[in-house]
Amino acid sequence: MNLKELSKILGLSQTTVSRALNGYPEVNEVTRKRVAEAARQHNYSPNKRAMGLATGRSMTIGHVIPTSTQHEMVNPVFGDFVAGACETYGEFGYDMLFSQVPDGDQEAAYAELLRKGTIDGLVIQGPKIHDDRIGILKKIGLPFVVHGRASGVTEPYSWVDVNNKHSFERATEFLLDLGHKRIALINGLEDMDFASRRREGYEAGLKSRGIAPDPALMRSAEMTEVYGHHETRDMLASENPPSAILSSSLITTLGVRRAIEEAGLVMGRDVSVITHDDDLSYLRNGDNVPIFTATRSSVREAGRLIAQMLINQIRNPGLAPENQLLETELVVGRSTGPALRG
Amino acid sequence: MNLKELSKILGLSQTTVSRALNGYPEVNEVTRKRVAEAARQHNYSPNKRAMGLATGRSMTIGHVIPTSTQHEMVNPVFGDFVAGACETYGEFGYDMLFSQVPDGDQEAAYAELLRKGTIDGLVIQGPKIHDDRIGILKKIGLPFVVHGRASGVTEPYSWVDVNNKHSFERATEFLLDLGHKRIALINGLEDMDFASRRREGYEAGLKSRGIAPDPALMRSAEMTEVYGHHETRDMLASENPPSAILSSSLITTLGVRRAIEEAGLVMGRDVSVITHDDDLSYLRNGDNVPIFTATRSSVREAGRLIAQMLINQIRNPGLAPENQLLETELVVGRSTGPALRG
DNA sequence: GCAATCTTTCAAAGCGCTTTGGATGGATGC
DNA sequence: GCATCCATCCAAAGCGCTTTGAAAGATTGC
Repeated sequence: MNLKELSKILGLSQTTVSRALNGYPEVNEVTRKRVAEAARQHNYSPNKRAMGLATGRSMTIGHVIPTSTQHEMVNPVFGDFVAGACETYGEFGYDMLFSQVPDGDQEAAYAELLRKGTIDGLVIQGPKIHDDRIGILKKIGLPFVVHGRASGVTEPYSWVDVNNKHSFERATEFLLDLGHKRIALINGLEDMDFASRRREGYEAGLKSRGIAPDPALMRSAEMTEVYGHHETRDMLASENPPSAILSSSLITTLGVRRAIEEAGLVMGRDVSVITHDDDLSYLRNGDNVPIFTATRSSVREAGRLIAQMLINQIRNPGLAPENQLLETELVVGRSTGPALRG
Repeated sequence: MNLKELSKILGLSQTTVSRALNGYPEVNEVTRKRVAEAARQHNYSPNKRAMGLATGRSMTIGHVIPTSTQHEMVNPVFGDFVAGACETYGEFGYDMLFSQVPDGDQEAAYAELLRKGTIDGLVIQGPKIHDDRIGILKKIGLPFVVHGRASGVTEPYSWVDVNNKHSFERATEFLLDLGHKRIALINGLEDMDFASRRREGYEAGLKSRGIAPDPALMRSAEMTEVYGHHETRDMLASENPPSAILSSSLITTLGVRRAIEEAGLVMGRDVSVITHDDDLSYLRNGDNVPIFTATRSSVREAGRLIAQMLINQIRNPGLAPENQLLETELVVGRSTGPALRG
C-alpha cells in the first residue's frame, strides 16, 4: 500500500492525500478526515526512504558507539543514555542510528555519514580535552550536540554536561568537613574531559583548606571494578594510607569496597567513600538508604536533554549553539563518616 | 556531489558510473578504474536513501530497545551486545537502527517498521517463554533472529542462545561435588526464557543426586545488585541457610557478596558462590584470577554471531531458520570451596 | 452580472539512485 | 562480404514521496 494506490482508492490526487496526512492547510477538513480514515483502514504509512529522498531530511539521528580503543570497553553508561535519548527521539518522530566510526579517518567517516544522507544530526559522547571531532563536525556543517565538553576547544558548540568540577569540589569539601585530611582520588582516564574537570574540582577543594594534593593518592585509568580494587588495595597497604576515597564511577567503587573489606576495614568507619553515581537503572545505589554517599546525576535524563537540544538544532538551522550545565545532587549514604583521630 | 554530476565530469552515463562502482561485469576495466579514481577524488559516496528507494533494501537492521517495562530497566548486557553486533554490521555495510516499540501494539509497530522500509531485518532480545513477537514477525514476513529462545513457541525460527540449562546443571553439580547440600538459586525473572531454563538446569542437577529443590532457596526477580543483596541477607538469616548460592548475573552477585560480607562470613569458605558471567567489557570477573567461579559466555560474541546469522537470512530470503547453541565455560575462581561439615 | 479573490484540488517535476531494454561498433565466423 | 556475436555503453523508466505552479469551482464586491 503506497500513496499512489491510496489516492486511487480515494479518488484524489497524490498531492491532496499527502497534504492531508501532513497537516497542510490547503485541504478541506472533510476530505482530511476521509483521507486519515482511509489511511488507517488500509494500514498506510509513508515510506521513510522515499520521504527522506523527497525532503532531504532523513529523520534519523546518529550515534557513534563509544568504545574506548584502548581496551575496547563499552561505556557502562551507554545503555541508559541511549534509552533516554530514544524516548525523546520517539516523541518527535526521529529514529536512532548507530555506527562504529574507525578511529583513524574520523573526518572522512563523518563526512560520509552526511553525504550519504543517512543522518540529520549526531550525538558525540565521551569527549576528550582536545577533541578533534568537534572541529571536524563544525567544518562539515553537520548539526551535533556533545555529551560533555572539550575544554581544549574554544569555538562555540552545543553541549550538555554535568558540572563535574563543582561536583567533586563539593564532595571533597564534604570529606574535609568530616575531618579527613588524606583523601584519595580514583579517577577515570584524565585525557577525558569529565575526568580532568573532576580532578580540578578535587584539587580546588583541597587547596581551599590549604592541603597540597599528594600524587600518591591520585589514580587515573579506565573505570572498571578491578581497577578500583587494585588501586585501593595498593593505597591502603601504603605507609600513609588515605582515610577517604573519592571515586569516579559506581562500578569502580564496587572494587573500592571489595578492597576495603578484604583489608579487614569497615567502609564508612575506617575509610570513607564518595562515588559519582550515574543513576543507572541496573545499578542503583541502594534502594531506600543509599549504599554510598554519592554525587548523583541521571545519565538517562542527560540523554533526554541532549536529544531535545539536537532536535532543536536540526529544526532551526541558523540557531546559535546551546549549552546546558547540570548540577549533581549530593546524596549522603552510609559510606562516609567522621575521620578517626590518628 | 551526486551521481549525475560525477557522470557528467567523467563524460559517462549514470548507468555506467553506477555499474562501475557497484562491481557489475559489463564495464571496461579501464573505465572502472577511471570511475573509482574520480569518485574518490571528488569525495563521492552514493546517497543511501536514494539507493534504498531504488533497490528496495535499506541496508539497515533494527534493534528494539530492551527496556523491561516493569522497572524501566535497561539490560546491562545491552552495550556489549550492541557493540558486538555493530562490528559485524559494519563489515557488511549495514547500519543499525534503534526504536522503542510500545508494549501495547507491538504487531502494529513491527508492521509499520517493515512498511516504512526503514529496516531489512530485526534482532529480538530478551524473549519470554511465551513470546508473541516471534509469531508476529513470522506473520509479517520480516527477517529476524532471536537472542535467546522462547520455549513456548513451537514453530521454527532463527535463534542464537546460550545453553542455559546445561550450564546451570553443570554449575549445580560442581557445587554438589564440593559437598554442598543446600544450594540457593538467585535467578532472573522466570517468565524470561533464559531464567526458566537455568532453573530447569538447577533442578535437574539437584534431582540427579536425589535432592528435592527447596522453594525457600529459590528466588526470582530483576537482576539488580540490590536484589542480590536483599535475597542473600534474607536467606543467610534464615534457620536453615544455604551453604552455596547460584546467581544469574554478575551484578546481582555483587550484591550477594555484599550481603555475605555484611553477615561476617567469608565467600568461598562459609558460602560458595557461582555466578553467570556475560563477560561484559566494563565488568570483568577479575583479571588473572577470577573473583567468582562462573559460567561464562561472551555476550559480545553472541552479538557478532547474531548479526552474521541475520545478514545471512536477509541475503537468502528462502533460507530455513538457523539455530546456534553456545556452551558456557565453567571458570573456577575463589568464590567456591568445599562445604564445611555441619 | 462580471471581474476579482479564495478555497480546494490536481498534474507533473524532481529527489538520487538502480535497472531494463536497447544501441553502437568492432571482432568473429563462414 | 555479410550475418552474428560480444563487449561496452547509454537513454529512460521507475522506486514512493513532496512540492511547485496552475486550474477549476465557489464566493465575494461593486
